[in-house]
Amino acid sequence: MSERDMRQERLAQLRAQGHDPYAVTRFDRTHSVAEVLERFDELEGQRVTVAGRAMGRRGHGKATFLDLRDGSDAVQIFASLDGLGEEEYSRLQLVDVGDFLGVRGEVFRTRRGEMSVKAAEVTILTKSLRPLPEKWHGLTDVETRFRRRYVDLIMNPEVGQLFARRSQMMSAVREMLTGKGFLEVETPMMQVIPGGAAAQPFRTHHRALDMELFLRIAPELYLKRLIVGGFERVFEINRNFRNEGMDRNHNPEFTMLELYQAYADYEDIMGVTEAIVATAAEAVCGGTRITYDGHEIDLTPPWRRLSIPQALEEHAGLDVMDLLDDQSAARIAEERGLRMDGPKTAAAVLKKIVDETVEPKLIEPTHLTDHPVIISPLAKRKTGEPHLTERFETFVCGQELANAFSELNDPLDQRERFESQALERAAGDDEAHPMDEDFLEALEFGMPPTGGLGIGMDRLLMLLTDTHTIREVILFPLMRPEE
RNA sequence: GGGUCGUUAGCUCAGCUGGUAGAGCAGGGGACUCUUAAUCCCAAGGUCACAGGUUCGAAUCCUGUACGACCCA
Repeated sequence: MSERDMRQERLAQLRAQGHDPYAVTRFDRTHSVAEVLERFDELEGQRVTVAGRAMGRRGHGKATFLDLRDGSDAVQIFASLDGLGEEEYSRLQLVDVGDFLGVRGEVFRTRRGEMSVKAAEVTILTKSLRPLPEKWHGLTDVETRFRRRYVDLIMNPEVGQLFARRSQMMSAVREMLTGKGFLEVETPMMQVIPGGAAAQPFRTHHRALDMELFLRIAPELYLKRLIVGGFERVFEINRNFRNEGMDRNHNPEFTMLELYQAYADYEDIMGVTEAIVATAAEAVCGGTRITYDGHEIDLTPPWRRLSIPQALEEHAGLDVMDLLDDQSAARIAEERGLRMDGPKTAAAVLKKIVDETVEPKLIEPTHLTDHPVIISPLAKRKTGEPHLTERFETFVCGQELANAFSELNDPLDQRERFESQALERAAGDDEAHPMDEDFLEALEFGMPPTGGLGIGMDRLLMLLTDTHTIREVILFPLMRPEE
């Protein structure tokens, strides 16, 4: 007979006695467990009513100790034949570890000094039919932890704390941004033309319209339409979906903050970025000094800046001008023996070289600025250097944290950029940005000078919690089905 | 996508060069009214991920598949 069968039998017995644990609809508590422990001196000798999950059980014949845990903390319950009476004490024998209990009783301290509740009444609020993992080692198997996150949360309190910190981070950032006059908005997750980033989309189909739709890879183009519409400061925190490989930095759905501020440029946005990250760090770590992967990092603004041309020269010994046309870039890729999956376009080679030679060096928080136009189809050109853009990406510990630019608002230039992206696509780059006539039309109505920003919130949380797998900071990361 | 490693009881893990499948915890029976990894006694628990192959004999060796982890691209 399996343990589940045993538990079901005890359930049947409870029901037969008129105590169906699944029939309980509500239970009034007088105190949380944490309150009982915190205010113990004051409550000692008084009656309290607490509720929670039985996490441990130590039977001693006519007395039984239980560990009762609620959302705040855990407290020991002392249940004895004397305290409960024969009928109720015998019913206590039908309690399994994992059951939810409501306990009324007197706050006291055991001989060993443990703060406890002496049960006068125990109500089984819910029966658990499945055994919990073992009490010493708990649940450690990574696969099971993600597949059954609820068990992970029961057995590993630090996991719950991590997600509580995630929530605090989100709230703090929202509060800070709304405090600065930003309006939180929601834009389409299902898009006809998936734009705003370089990534492959998920496809879906609308039946009534018999139309192909895409899950968004970014909200960017819709948020800019809102700037056209007259909102001056908007942001959105929501899911993006990218149909690409999964590894410790990539989950197919992830949470992105995007923000747009009219009449601001990328330098203003650097300040906003630093403020957001500092606010998040304050909320999660209580300060701006953090440790990640053994590195002591100071996130206190302002952060270092490094331009791409300068970085290429320092770290790769290359002149950015030699990486702007396809022929020259292909030659350099050849010389360096770069292994490229797709076509060796200038854009692809440039990204690859920056990715491999520059980014890993950026440990201290650094704004990498002035990206070439060929890899920045939505960013405004830099005054006096039209081959570069007013753009920055922020790196900490070699990880990209933010991507921002002065938004391109010239509808004619934007059209040309889309057209050259179409050439990239024709050359085999299926992540090149698609043409979006509707967006171009919006720009033709006039978008004021605007600075925009994207921050991957999962990655930010990873940085702030010294976590090295994105799956650890997403409650239900995508898993292949088991069978 | 490539490489390496893993998958044995509900959980955490042993299992040697191939010879009847092991422990702790959980669960079952018993003792026990202050324990907290409670303790003590007894009994039970398995499609060794899956499918093939080699062999007198496979958890163990080989091949494939599934899922996962790590490294690389």
